[in-house]
Amino acid sequence: MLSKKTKYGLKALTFLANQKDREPVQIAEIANHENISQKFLESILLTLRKTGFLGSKKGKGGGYYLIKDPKDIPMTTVMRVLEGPIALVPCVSLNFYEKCSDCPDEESCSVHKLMIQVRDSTLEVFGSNTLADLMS
Amino acid sequence: MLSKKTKYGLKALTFLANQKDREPVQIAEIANHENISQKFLESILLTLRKTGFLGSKKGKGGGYYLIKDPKDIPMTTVMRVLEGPIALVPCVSLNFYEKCSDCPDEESCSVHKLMIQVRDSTLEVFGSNTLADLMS
DNA sequence: TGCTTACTCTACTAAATCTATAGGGATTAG
DNA sequence: CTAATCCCTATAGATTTAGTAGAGTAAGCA
Repeated sequence: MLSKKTKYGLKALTFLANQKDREPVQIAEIANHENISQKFLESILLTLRKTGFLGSKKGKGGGYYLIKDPKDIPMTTVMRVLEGPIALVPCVSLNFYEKCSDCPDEESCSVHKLMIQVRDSTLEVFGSNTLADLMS
Repeated sequence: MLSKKTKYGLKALTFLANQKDREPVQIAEIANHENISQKFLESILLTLRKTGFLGSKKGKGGGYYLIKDPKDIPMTTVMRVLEGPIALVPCVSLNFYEKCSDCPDEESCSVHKLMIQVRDSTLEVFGSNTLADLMS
């Protein structure tokens, strides 16, 4: 299940990408428009800024704005930042690999085999979409 | 992230499918072989029996056994029983549809569009795999 | 300078979910 | 009758998620 954090993050990114100019948009405006708790969105935007997707401006007339071209923001990166691993189990994760505590042998694990397929197909979807593809 | 419940359930199903005959196998044996808490596994096997994948025999010499041919057990069904919806958001779920509380219009929702793609690709993987494909 | 606006950051809390554990009941083989 | 084994319900601990609170910092403007 997709977390609210990810869902809200995606909506906020799309909203910012849909702005005509790259002028700062206030948190409150995004929160209002997308029906998101302002304080919650605040923390999400903060991580998106720290990751390098967004820039921010403080004080009057401040807000958040997109730094990059939407075409240069792949969904794989966004999802990993917001949601974490794309794989459903750590033992098939490319970026967050971890050995299973149960499971003596990965190669012979039935779950492993299946989850690799799921990972690859999901990766293909996220790999072929950028923020630009989510815009209206 | 895949829940332990699903992971254990898949392992147990595979283990039972790999048995030469269809004689009952005790919970303890499965739990031992797959490094699963016995009591936890018990509740998982119970739901798998209630769903119609497994049969059980009580008393001495009892246990669980596979009812159907592994080829006739599609992963879509197993996953829905163990893990729940395959879709990442309820608003794109085929079997567990629910409208988002935020989000006035699904058609124009950026997350919606992306999640439909993920759902379809995942569905294709689960749809093309049966329990037989997980066997050793 | 002083005031207002708006982002920054840390800490905390409430609720939900997941992962088990406990323990008695029911059934079957021998 | 007895031991083995599944059946079922309740509950508890740990973790994660979603949201809240509030003080701090920086920027614009008169």
